[in-house]
Amino acid sequence: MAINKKSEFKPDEILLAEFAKAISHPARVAILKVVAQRKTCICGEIVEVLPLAQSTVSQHLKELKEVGLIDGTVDGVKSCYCINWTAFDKIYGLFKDFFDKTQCCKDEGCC
Amino acid sequence: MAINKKSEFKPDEILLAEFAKAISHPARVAILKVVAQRKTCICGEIVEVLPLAQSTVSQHLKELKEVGLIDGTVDGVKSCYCINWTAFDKIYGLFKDFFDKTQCCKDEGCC
DNA sequence: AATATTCATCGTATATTTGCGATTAATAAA
DNA sequence: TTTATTAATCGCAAATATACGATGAATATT
Repeated sequence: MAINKKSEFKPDEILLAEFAKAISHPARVAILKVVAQRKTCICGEIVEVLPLAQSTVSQHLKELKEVGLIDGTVDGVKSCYCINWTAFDKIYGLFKDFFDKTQCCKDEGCC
Repeated sequence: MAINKKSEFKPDEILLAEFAKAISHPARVAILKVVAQRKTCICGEIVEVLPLAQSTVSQHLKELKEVGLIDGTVDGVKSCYCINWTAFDKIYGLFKDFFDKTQCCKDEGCC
C-alpha cells in the first residue's frame, strides 16, 4: 500500500467515511444501542450483552470514544459510558446531508 | 482472531454495519457522489476524478456493487455505473431508523 | 487481421482491524 | 493490609482492507 490515500479526498468525504467506519461493525452498533437505551450510563454490563471478551469490547468502546460518539467517565472501579448527543446530532446531520444531496440527483438512471 | 464474531449479532445490526462499511472509505463516498451527480451513467471517468489507480477504483466499485448500492452494466468496451435507488432508499431508511430509535432515548445523560 | 482502448481480475506488499489472554492500575471490600 | 473487582492496555495471531502493477478478456479502431 505504501501510502494512505485517504487524506487526498475532500474533508467532508473523509469525515463521513470516518463516522461510517465507527458504526461499520455490529458490535459498535450494538454498543451504541445499549448505551442509548439505558437511562443510567453503562459500564461493563455491555460486556455481558455482547458475545465478545472484555478486552475486545474495551477496544470497540475506545474507537467510539475516539470518534466522539460516546463519552466515558470513571466511576469508582467501574467505567460509565454515555452517548455524546452533540456529536451524535452532528453525525446524523452529515449522513442526512449526504443521502439527501445524493438523492436529489435522482432521475431515472440508465442502467 | 480465529473466528469472526460478526455473525453472532442481530441481523439488523449486521446489515447496518455492512452498509456503513460500504461508505467507510472516502473513495467510495466520492464514487457514489460522482455516479449520482452525472445524469448519464459513469464509466472510467471515475478514475480520472479520484487520486487512485484504475485497479483500485475498480475494487472499490466492486465493493459498492456487492453491497447493492450501485449497478454496473457493460457498454461496449466501457463500463457504465449508476446508483441503485431502491437499495439506496432502503439503506437510507435503515440509517434513519437507527439514528431515530437511538435518539428517542435521549434524556439528559449522566456523564 | 492487427492494434488500441477499457476495465476486471490476479498476485503481491503493506496497513489496519478484530479478537483474545495476560498483565496492570485503580478502587472497593475483607 | 490483603484480597477481590473492574476495566484499560499490551502483545500477539489471524483476518481484512487498501493500493498498485501486470495480465487478460472483450470490444473498437485501423
